[in-house]
Amino acid sequence: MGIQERKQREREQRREMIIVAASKVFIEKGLGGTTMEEIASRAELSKATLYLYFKNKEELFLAVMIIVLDRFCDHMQQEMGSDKPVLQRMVTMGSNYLSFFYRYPEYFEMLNDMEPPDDFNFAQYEVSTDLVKANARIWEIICAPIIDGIKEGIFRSDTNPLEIGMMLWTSSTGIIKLMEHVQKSPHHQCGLEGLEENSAMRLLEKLDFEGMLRRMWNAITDSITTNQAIEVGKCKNSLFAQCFG
Amino acid sequence: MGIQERKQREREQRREMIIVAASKVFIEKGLGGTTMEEIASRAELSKATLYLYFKNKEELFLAVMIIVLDRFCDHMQQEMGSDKPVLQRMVTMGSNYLSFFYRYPEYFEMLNDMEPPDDFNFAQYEVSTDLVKANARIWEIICAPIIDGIKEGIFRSDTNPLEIGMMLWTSSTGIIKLMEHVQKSPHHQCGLEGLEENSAMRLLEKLDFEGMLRRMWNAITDSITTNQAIEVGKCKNSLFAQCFG
Amino acid sequence: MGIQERKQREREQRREMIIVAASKVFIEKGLGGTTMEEIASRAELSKATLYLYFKNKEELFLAVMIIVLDRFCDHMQQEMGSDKPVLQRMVTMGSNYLSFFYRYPEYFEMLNDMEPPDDFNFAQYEVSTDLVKANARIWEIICAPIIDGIKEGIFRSDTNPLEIGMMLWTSSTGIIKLMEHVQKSPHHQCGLEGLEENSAMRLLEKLDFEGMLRRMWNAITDSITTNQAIEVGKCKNSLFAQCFG
Amino acid sequence: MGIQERKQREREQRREMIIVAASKVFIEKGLGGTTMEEIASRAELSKATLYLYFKNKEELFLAVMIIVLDRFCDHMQQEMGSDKPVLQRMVTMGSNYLSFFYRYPEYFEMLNDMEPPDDFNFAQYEVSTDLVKANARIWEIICAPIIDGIKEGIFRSDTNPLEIGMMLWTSSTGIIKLMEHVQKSPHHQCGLEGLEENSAMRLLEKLDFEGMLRRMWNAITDSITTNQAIEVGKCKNSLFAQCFG
DNA sequence: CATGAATGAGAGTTCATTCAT
DNA sequence: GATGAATGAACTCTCATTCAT
Repeated sequence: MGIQERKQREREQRREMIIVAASKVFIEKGLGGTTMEEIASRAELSKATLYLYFKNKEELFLAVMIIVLDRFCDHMQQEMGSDKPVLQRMVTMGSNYLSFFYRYPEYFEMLNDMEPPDDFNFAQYEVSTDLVKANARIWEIICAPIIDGIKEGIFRSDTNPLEIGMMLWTSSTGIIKLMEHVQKSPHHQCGLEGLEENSAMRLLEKLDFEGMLRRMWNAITDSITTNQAIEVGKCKNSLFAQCFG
Repeated sequence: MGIQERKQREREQRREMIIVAASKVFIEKGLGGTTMEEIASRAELSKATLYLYFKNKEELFLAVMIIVLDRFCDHMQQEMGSDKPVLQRMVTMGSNYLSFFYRYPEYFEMLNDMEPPDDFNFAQYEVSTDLVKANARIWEIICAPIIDGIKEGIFRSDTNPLEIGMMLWTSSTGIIKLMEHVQKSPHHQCGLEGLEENSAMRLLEKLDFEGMLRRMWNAITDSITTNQAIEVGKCKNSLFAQCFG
Repeated sequence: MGIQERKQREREQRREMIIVAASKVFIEKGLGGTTMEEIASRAELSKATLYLYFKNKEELFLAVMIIVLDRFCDHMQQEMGSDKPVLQRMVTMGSNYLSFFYRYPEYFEMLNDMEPPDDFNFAQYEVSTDLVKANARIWEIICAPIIDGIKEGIFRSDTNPLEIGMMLWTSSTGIIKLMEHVQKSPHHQCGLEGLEENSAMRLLEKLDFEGMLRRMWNAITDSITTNQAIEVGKCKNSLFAQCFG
Repeated sequence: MGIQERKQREREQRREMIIVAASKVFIEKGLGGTTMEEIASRAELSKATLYLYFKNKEELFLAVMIIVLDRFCDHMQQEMGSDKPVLQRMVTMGSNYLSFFYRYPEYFEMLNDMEPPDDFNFAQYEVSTDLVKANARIWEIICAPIIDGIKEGIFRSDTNPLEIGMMLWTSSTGIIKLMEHVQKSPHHQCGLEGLEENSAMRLLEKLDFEGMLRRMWNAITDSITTNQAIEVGKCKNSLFAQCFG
């Protein structure tokens, strides 16, 4: 311990500060639209300083991706110990997903929207391996309770856990994104009053997104729940009813 | 008829050619990462020519968005006449969605990924109204068969058609996108052999995405189908079984 | 007579129309700031048409200069016949100068402000000779009455007519330009109310520019009038008193 | 004192260097014809560097205007203390004007020729207020000795000092500009030998411009000198006789 | 360690000019 | 003769990156 360690710690803190600042800008402007200048000013540092921590813009971008994935995994693992009942873990997972969105909206968007351009050359960055690992970790976390559910006979034995995991993930993401999309849709900016009161766009704004999420998870979970589990009252349309939020 | 008309037609064709070229680049690189130079070269025109058809890059971007939305709507309306049975229309809709992806992959990606940056100023472009209209049209198309299904007693009367429409849309989109994502995931580029054979990432690649789509639509449709409709054999897990593709 | 002639005449008319349009733009924007596009639109023609009448922008610029000079000379020669008394011709000359400004303000500005850039290559344009000739003609017109005045003993024999001509010209021009300058001075645009009521800028606006012109010409003419001419009442501070305008 | 101050000073020096380089190009090519590239190369800097000091081309243009006006005023105030006799100050003023031209020919031209295009939007630049102030200062300097002369009874009490100031200014400027104009007149470039030996253009080149200036100032000053002042030998045609240069 | 200053490379955009119709 | 369309070249301005301090 001592000076060395403190310095190291400070260095890492500053690194993270930069990442936080960068993630905001990347989300707002996209990778191509983001300037180092803006990241620097958001981090209250000089542009040159960024280069002391990251070799270039792309590496900074990767670092952001990695930290976002790690944060996400950490968050998703809360209260997900395998000692808890499977169905409760399913509910917790849904709840964690939603709370991650509310707590780290930038990271959430980053996670789902921010794909590097097709010609992004991952190979040249060492940190790419971290990225791959973090990516893999997501699926392990999501699939765990489903796999356990199958073992316990709660979910049908022909269930592909990854498929269900993906369904949960993609549909949840889709709904949350659409919710955001509606909020910043162009018709808010165009001052168009031409839309009829009952047009789809108007109705969209009134949807109960959290309710949708619950019903979605219900529908998916139901579709793999064994009859036996239903009989013993473990599931069927009631599972997620009042759980999230 | 004559010269005037031909010229006008040619002009519109050229305009569309530019839009097609632009859409590809926008997808690959994002709005910020796309250069007029690249669009021009892809369209086999000079950069200056682009400006004869579009005031600037943003307006071109908007034009692409609009045409994508229109194409999508046109495609989705195929075989969707209200004279057809509701459940068949549901299947057709799912099938149309998938075939749109296969036929216009760039447009598909555009449709789902391409959001302008938060500070994009729609208000200054006249065409923004077209954009809003095209956006609204999507939802009308998607909701139509659901609304009819409710009227006919096939779907529960407490169903919110828009909500179901969104569920179908978002989950389908999510699955297709994930499918693509897996294909261009960094671990393909990094030459990382560190991943175990049974890791989630590896398994992901083996998923039957089209099957997932069907099951997803099934799950959602089931969740709103009335018991009565089930009894008369109209639905329940068999609807989408062999339909898509 | 005949088609040939009519066509020729029409061609020349169109040429002049272009020149008129061009002169306005050149004055407003300067040579460098003027675009062929703007000239074309002001002349209600297509850009390409301009090139049917002028080889390029520079040649059009020269053509404008030449026509301006010719117009100016024609205007200055009105009522300047050598049969009229010398002093009356002096007065007429001043009057003509002022009326030229009022009648053709664009040409006036062109005449005095519009110098081509230092690297303008006159040599390559045939019409340059016309320009030189028109330039020379100006001085002949201006000097004529002064020379006659010397011959008649009204002006001192040691007078350099060209020098006096230049004095008249430059001082007149200077005053008129300053008058214009005051009218479009930046303080009109800045909305600065910080200027005191009696500041020079404010007072400038109240000057009697035409009176100044008369007094200026008086001062110059007086300075070369012979005592003899004064005695016989031909001049001295009264000459231009009520003449211009 | 120390690093901070030195840096600040260096920064200002560099700023002025740019302004000097810019003024030369602006004069040669006009605002529209000037490119940032050329200014940069003249200042031996990169284009991008210019933008570290000036927001854009227009702001640089304004900065040049302001510094030119300031330099001019400073130069004109030399030896112009109100403790000196009025007539001597008049002579000094003429002399200062001429020496300013000889010493800063670019600035001189800038001062008299360089008007921004009619649509130049001053209002959007903060520095515009400096411009207006510098403009006003000119007139105060020029009018001061005339006003004092009136008070002292040397100049007629009905004299408008601003009018006389303007006459002096515009006529001087006009003569100097014409002198320059003659030097770069097109006939020098065209290799035209068609001009007769005694043509006005040829004679123009032989004029004694400094003598003209003196005689001009004499004429103007005489026209406002009181008889009383003449009697006591204070003026009349001798004032500027051997003074300038 | 941090940064102000500098810049090459390149972005979006404009424009004088040409050419097929 | 007139023009719409096209474009190479050039312009203004930006940005990722470097380097001396």
